[in-house]
Amino acid sequence: MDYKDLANLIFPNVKDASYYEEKYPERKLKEGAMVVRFAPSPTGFVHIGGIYTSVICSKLAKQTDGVFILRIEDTDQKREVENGVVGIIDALKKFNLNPDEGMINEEDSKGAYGPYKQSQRKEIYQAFAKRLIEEKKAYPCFCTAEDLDEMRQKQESAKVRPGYYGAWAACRNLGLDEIEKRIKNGEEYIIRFRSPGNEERKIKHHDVIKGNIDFPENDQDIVIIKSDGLPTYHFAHVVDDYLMRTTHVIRGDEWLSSLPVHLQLFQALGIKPPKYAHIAPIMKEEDGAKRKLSKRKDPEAAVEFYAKEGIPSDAAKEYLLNIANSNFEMWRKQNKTASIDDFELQLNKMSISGALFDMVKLLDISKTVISRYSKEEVYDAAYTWATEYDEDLKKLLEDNKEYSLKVLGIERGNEKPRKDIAKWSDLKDNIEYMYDDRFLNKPHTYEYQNINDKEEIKKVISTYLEKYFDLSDDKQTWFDKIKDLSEELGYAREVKEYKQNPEKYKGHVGDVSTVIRIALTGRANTPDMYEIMKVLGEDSIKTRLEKAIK
RNA sequence: GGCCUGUUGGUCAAGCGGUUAAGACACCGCCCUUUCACGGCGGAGACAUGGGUUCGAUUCCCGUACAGGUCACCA
Repeated sequence: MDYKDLANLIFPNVKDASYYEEKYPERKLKEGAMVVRFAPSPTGFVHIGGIYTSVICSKLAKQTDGVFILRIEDTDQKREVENGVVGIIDALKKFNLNPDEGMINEEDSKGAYGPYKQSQRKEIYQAFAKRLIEEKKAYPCFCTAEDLDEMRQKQESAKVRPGYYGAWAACRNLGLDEIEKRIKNGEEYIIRFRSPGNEERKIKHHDVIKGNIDFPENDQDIVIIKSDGLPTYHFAHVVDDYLMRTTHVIRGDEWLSSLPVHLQLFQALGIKPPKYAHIAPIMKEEDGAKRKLSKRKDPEAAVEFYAKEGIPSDAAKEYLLNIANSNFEMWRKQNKTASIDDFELQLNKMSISGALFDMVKLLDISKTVISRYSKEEVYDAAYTWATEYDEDLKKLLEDNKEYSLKVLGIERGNEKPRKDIAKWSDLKDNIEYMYDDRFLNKPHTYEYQNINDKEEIKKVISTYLEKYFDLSDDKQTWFDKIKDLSEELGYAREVKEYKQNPEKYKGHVGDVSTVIRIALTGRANTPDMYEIMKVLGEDSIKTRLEKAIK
């Protein structure tokens, strides 16, 4: 029996690895094209970090005329969740991230380098494992969980580095005959890589983001094929990214320390490794300590959170891009209405350490993004959101479509559009008072401000209605009339004038218009009152004002 | 604990041997001839620390502290 026989004994029915190498030839892409992939596990929860990675991948592929692949890493069947793949696909879709290749539903995929789901690639991994066994670069290991536990304990008490390596690797030098006997005996085993590494030696590596890093060589005989026949992450990564002809592996930097393992695997298979870009995770601060955004503790870690809050996905994307390349902000300032597709993302400009998630900044970006929307876009987006999350708002928009468009058009579409909506869940509160059936049927306690006296308020409003209110006025005339009203009642026409001689007046035009504003809307802060009046219309204005002084 | 990485205002960050150490968010003040939002102007606020190297270090080297990551038949 030789190693070839052993390989055949272990994997009798798999094809030769060269079959797959031919089946998935090098891609014919133009110089500099990047082949990248997002490779999540379907654990039923899409993390914002995954969207972050995808945004980066998708942009780079687009920028270079490359390929963006969605690969599902489902080799851990214990953690798998029903419809996990669809959940991921839907999340990407929401962010308008469209992979060129990869899974398109739970079972099917598109692209010539598939399957794109690791559980469907079992024989492929085995073919490469077989090659390693033939070349004596991998071997079966019969150690049980108990054996390994025992080994770890011994190592711990002996104060040596834990792990399956060197002399501790019990199955590493088993004789072929013994191996054959134990396999034929039906003993359980897994396949381990025979590491040629030496802990004393250093390897040099250049990461596209992190720069030059030195590591000690890996000397652990890591598991490559588990007892269920599926590969571990390390092995799957190497085989898949080789066969899918990935040029750049973009992944979280928690993988950085296993890089020596991966590099060694590539070398053992005689393959040139791809370039690596390890991105820093998005962090969160709690009790003074920084940590990764956690799916258990932080609602904002879940993609669903943004959907529920009604933060537009393009806003979240801009925020993510802003974390990725801080010059995005500058670019956006100079290209206010450009599509983010026109921004050129640079991997080497990415931050080396993790940024704290900043909700305030996200909402600020979101406000700006929404301010660029047309009223129709606001209507559609808000309506779509409401359909899922706010029945009442949906009804409000639906029952009054034409009117709602007018409301949403207030101070929108001009040079300096309003920026007061950061998320769709804010919207209802912002516009509800504009609807008569809601406003008039709600009991109001008007909280007036500087002018508080009931009689005075009555006088302001009734005088306005009798002598000065005329909706057909243009804005200047309309406002001049409010000034006239102020003057007649003993208030300064100009705020400045009042400030210079406060003793001469009861107040100023601002106080007077505030009274009208509050009577009209029930609130002290609103968009431009002239525009509001235009939208409300004469009848509504009169009803509202009269109601206020009743 | 070993290994790897990082540390510029409250946050995100430019900078890469000589700079008054950019900019954005947040904060404060003023202005924008009615509020708010927007916009404009201004303000406060930073190179973790100790040693080197150098004419000169935020920038380079070493140590310390602190932080993060990683040490599975999980990814």
